[in-house]
Amino acid sequence: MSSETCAPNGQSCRHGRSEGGCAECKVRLVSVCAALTSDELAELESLSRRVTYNPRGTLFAQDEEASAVYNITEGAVRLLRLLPDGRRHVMGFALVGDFLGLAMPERHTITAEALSPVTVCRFERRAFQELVARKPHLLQRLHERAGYELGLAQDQMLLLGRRGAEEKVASFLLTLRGRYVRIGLTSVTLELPMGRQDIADHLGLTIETVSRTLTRLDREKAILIVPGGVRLLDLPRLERLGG
Amino acid sequence: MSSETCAPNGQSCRHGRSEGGCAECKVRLVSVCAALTSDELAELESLSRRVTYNPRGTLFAQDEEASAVYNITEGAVRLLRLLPDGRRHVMGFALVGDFLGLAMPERHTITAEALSPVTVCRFERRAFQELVARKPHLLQRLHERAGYELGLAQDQMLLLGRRGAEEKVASFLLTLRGRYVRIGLTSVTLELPMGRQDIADHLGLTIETVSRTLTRLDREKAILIVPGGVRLLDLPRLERLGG
DNA sequence: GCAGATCCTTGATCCAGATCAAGGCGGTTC
DNA sequence: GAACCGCCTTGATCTGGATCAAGGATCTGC
Repeated sequence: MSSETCAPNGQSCRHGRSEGGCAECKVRLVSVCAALTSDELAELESLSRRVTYNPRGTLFAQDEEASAVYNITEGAVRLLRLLPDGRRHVMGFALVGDFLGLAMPERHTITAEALSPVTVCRFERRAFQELVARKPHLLQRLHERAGYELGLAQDQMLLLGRRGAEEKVASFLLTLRGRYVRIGLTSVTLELPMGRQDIADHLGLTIETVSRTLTRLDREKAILIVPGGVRLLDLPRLERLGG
Repeated sequence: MSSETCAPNGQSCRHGRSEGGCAECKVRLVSVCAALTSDELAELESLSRRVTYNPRGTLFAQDEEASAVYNITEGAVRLLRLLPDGRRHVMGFALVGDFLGLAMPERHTITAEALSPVTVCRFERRAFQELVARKPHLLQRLHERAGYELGLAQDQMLLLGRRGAEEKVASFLLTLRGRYVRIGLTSVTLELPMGRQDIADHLGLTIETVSRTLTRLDREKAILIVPGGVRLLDLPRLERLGG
């Protein structure tokens, strides 16, 4: 499943970090690492290891012992939870700059799977925890971030519990757009690295309803469906639906 | 709305703490305070202030500036979020021992309302933050707790997105029972301090569906509806439904 | 004890979204 | 280029829970 490769392009592999390192890391300013001074960054870097995954690769699985935390530097990941009976729910999607393992539990509560070629900064959990224990402001930053995630989870609960299919889809598109903008990706078309089934499982809908809703929004010129994503044509309309 | 009274029983009111203080606090061991040494507890105590609220009183409201954090020592609280159009979603219920304001955001993201007579330990946010900044292991404890809450939020998302009415209600009853057990309240009857509408708004159902589902479970002898709560008669059956 | 309010239950009907059932459309393989 | 596969779309039908509409049960104040 998980394809842990080091130096995939045949580059040298001192800790898998052949490029500029943390200081030049393009997600540095949008990620947890922004809490650190350059000294600390160097220390963090020595703990980290660049790892890549192929599409469909598993970063980690639910109930598995949590041996590491991750910072995504490239690609997109889906985060899901399984019910004993096989139903699945996609808790969310992690993009460039997102940090996985915030809460640092003993065992993972979710499964993380690559949707595209993914590159991460991987930190051994023990070493990372030990660093955090010594750097209260890093912990502070993690905690703030956890609070933010809790707020997002609340938004998502409200969405799941109290809204119709069209509202859900519109809100999903806008939220994703917002996240891309935050990390500086403001392309005309909104990339959808996940499939329709993933969107359905994220919104508590079926794949057919997601497909139909997107088709309708397209027919009504609120969006334009393009290969690999959608173009958002009528933002005000979408905001009216999903806001 | 909020009825902030001090020494409601005519007792003396040094910081509203006329009883034994933190050391004898009955929620001490199940709350965040369990992270503290007795010295620290004393320091915490000097920051705290006992406050009571009448049923329907507001502890704090969504979007309001967050001026304090709270530890519930008596009663039950509903936590809700409003949509601009007036729909509401009950994010959860806080019971004895629960801590409100974990993430310590600038502004509250939810509204907290007393369901019964409520007593809390109230800490000024500034002072509490300053204490946390000096006590990394308290922050550590808060962060662990936030991680736990995040896990609960995920459970709730799964519930909202992927389950039918009967599953939702059964799961709600079992979860609540689990929480009562954890804080040492193992009465035969499960108290339901919240109304049917609150349960509905928590589970993404209507009040009619909640009422009908409870009635059906009662008719089928899985539960017994009693004033102020329910008795869980057939736990295995409920677990099969809600598990 | 009665008027009113609040909360809960029950029944009848409706509808959004699920389910069932075919295709369609681009890749990939050989 | 034919066969296959993994996705996505579209149509027809069904259904669980929403909505609409009455009551009933408690409690509160007077």
